[in-house]
Amino acid sequence: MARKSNTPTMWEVAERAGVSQATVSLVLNNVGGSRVAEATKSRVLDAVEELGFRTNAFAKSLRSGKSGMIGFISDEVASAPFAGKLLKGSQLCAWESGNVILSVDTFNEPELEAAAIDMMLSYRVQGVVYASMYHRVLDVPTALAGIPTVVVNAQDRAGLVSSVFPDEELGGYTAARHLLEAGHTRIGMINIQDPESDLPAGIGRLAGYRRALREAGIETTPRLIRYGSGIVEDGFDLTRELMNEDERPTAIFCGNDRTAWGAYRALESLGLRAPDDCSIVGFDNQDTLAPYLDPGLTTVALPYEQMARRAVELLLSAEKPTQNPIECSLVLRGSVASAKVPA
Amino acid sequence: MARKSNTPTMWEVAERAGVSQATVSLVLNNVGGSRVAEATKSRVLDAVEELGFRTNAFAKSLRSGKSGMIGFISDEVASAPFAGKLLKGSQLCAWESGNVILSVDTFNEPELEAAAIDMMLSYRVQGVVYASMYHRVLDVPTALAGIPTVVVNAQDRAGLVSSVFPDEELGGYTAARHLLEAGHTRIGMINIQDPESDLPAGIGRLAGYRRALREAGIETTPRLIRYGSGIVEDGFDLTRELMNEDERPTAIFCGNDRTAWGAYRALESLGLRAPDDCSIVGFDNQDTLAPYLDPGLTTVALPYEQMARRAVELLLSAEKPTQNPIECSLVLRGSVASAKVPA
DNA sequence: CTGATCAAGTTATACGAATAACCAACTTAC
DNA sequence: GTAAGTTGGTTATTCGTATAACTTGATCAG
Repeated sequence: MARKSNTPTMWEVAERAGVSQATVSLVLNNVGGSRVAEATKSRVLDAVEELGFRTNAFAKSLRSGKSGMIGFISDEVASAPFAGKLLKGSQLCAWESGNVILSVDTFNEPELEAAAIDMMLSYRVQGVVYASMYHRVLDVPTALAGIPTVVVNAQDRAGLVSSVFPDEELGGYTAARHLLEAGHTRIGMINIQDPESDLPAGIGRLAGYRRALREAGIETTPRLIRYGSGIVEDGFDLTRELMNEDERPTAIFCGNDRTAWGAYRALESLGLRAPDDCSIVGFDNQDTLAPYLDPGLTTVALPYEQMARRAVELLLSAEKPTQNPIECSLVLRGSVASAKVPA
Repeated sequence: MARKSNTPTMWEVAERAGVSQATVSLVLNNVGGSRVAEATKSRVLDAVEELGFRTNAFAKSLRSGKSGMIGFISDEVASAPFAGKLLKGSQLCAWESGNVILSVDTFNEPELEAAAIDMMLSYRVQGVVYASMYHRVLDVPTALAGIPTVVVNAQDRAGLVSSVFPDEELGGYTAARHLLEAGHTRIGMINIQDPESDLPAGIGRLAGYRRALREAGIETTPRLIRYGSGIVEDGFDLTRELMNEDERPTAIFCGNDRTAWGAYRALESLGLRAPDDCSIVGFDNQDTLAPYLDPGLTTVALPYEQMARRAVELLLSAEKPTQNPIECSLVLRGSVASAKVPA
């Protein structure tokens, strides 16, 4: 009945312990408390130990109908700068609930995505975390219709599934508040996209900036708001523009860290320096950049890990679709100083 | 015999097509060519389509003994700066051979690692890619003994399993050659670790630099070789030191990109600029940094993706353990200029 | 006309674990 | 003394697929 193999089965364990396969299963899954005598129990456990038995997840899943796997589909996330943070959060949360992550990066190729979904359906994943590389509004592939799905770092256009994404507006508000609290009143902003663009990041961050100023009783001057595209060069050019205005801002809120890097360079090129001549706040907390700028960049962190954890939680809780903006927190470094009190 | 469920089985497909379950299996796996009549075949395929049948990977794996999964264990790789590049390469290569990646990041926690290995053994992975965050010599966990393993971005101390890692020496050689070919003869190097440190990266890069100079008939002056720890500040300080020597180098090979960034800043602080006053070559091709420096940094790229592909290939080919240094290629940007011919 | 070959399937079983249902031997209660 | 319970297990079956072994009716060579 039992046979020798490189990976022993419960039958082999049972044979060695002198019990039935069912008993081995009962012991290993600790079913019904003391249905098995202590002596037998330890004989079984000894046999398990000696043979190096390891349960076969496939047989277990087949029988139980639970795969214990969660799918993670991303478009290029795995190779994006902030990279595995989403994956990391998902994995940790999945792990805590005894699940395992089956991840596929689709590199934005539709065929790869289709194949990935196919594969995940075959593996009967409990649910799928659908992660986007950047915050956007997207359509969940129809192939995922039959299976619990949560969108992370993006929003589902149709609202059929839950979405978890950064609260950009609050992040922008937080950044601006920080500058206001330092006493600044002439606060510029360099946004990361055209006013016509519909990406949530730029729209939200700008809106938050506006609300903070409005609440502080400061009117937002169009002259102090510039539009770049989130790259270093634009940060450089637009900061120089701002600093050449009649009334220079004493602080600039940059829509992302790369723009802020450009701002640092622009200040330098003008013989100025953050934070003494102009305070700077960034956005993204890019960990290969923000800490290494001189001075370190005060910026707003995107909550990748929390978003991912939340996504997995939502997946496992199987609740109704909800929208979940996640708070972005401020990371203090050295690029903000108190405004000089005008003499 | 067949019953309705959300995920139909082969029995249900068989019932609908009016054939036996075995026939469905034969059709779907295309066994033995024309064992099944075309008409029957298409009836089956129609039924598959109509019911939305998807094979159960668990049953399949249980029956066949092949899991179709490859384990990917990493220590913090998923959240490292170069991030998912290793994962990406592994995934692509695994995918091509019909396999799927089961990845776990252990965050350097031994218990997590043990649990991860346990899980992978349960899922009967075909093999494990054991990835390191940085190039080092490591010991493969003994728990992996029974299962094909390949170490990537590191070297197995015992040499019991294959290792795939960057050819640091050749990379250093390539960097130095590039400067030599531009006519430089006074070439400084800022290494990224102490002379006593035994990390392969610093040792190899320095050795390559030395070989290139030796081959060019230039003696390496200790004065031109400095030792930092791979951080921006050290790049800054040591570059200033080098540039304050009696005979300044006309080019500096920095052991990594962050050091090179520091070098840029140092030059700037001295009123100098790359590449006119001093050429710079980095190492790592850090994609959030090298392209954005001004001028863009000429550097040596670490072949993450190729290493990962190679690792998976080795895993699947089940060959004897081998050591596999992978070539690091030069990425040209704007930080190297021809040496000025002395008047 | 008959035995052999072949096309096109079907039947039965195994993979490894979980679990419902059953059972034997002892206690215990009255 | 016997019905009822308890203890400590066992047996049989199931999950969904792959495949070896068998069947059946037709075709064909000699």
